[in-house]
Amino acid sequence: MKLSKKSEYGLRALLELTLAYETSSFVQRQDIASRQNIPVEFLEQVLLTLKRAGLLASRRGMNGGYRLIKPPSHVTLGQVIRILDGPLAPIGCVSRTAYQKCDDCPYAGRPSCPVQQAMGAVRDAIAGILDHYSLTDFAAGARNASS
Amino acid sequence: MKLSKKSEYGLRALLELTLAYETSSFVQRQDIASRQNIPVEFLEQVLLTLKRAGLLASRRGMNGGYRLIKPPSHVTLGQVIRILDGPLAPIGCVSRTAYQKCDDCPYAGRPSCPVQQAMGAVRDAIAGILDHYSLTDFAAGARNASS
DNA sequence: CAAAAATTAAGTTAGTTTGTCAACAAGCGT
DNA sequence: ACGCTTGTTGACAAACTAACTTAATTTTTG
Repeated sequence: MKLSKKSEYGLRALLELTLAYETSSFVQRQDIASRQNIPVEFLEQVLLTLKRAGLLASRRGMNGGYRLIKPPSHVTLGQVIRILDGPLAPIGCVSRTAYQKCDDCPYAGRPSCPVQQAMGAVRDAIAGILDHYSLTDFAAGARNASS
Repeated sequence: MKLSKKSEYGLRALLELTLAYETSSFVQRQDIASRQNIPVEFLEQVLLTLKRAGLLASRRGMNGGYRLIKPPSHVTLGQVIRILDGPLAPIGCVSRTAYQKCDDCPYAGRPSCPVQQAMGAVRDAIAGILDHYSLTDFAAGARNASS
């Protein structure tokens, strides 16, 4: 039930990129890294996967960097975490985005599986929050903080 | 955001022990293991930690085994998972049972930290479900299934 | 061209998960 | 008392994952 550093860094990086979204300018890795206290090289991998997933654009050369290319109100924390950490569900057999049959459970597949019932509720709760939590909402707290 | 095998096996084992609770008889490791399809030696470790945590009693020798010593309605899935997997919170800085200050986050400690706000909501949702989900509730599904 | 910056691939380190093994301790039936 | 059954302990190990590092490459721009 833990969020990886990858996801945490990803969210914190997207925070910076969300704040810079209106200016539609590019932010460089080391700027994000130093502002958010993240190892640059590791951050790079994170930004790259977010780019491949279609959330970011990048430009090389001087004045290059990364930029958010989707409106922050349309990107949810759920999407981001799924990209970086995989499914939100605590167990494969209750995942909606990456369902996988349990191999060893004696109740496998049956709708009355106790594990599925309990963990299904947890999955729905987690997804219910994170899939309705946009980057705009996420950045809202940060703006207040700096004022 | 994943449940470990340890916790999954633990819950499935407790399912068996809950079903046997009224008879107040001891159930042996290999019975639990074969019924639930769990490697015996690994299950042992799980049962042992649950015993040390005060949920189970054991008896050696013939007709020995493990037995649940708390009423199933008083044991929650949240307790069990915390014993086997640690805190439910996705990140240390929002845990109630094992709080830990973030070391690198620029908003560390401030109540307006965006990560804390989002993950705090997730933690509350998870704990809200699992801390009110008793072994009795858990076993309810299994009983219907066999009928 | 030369400097700046992203891109890619690969490797490293450390820790966790999942599982195995062997030796030992305690209880039970005869 | 003896032997069988069962729990107890601790060490170990393979496989995997997380978190980072290094270094070489490619692209863009001034």
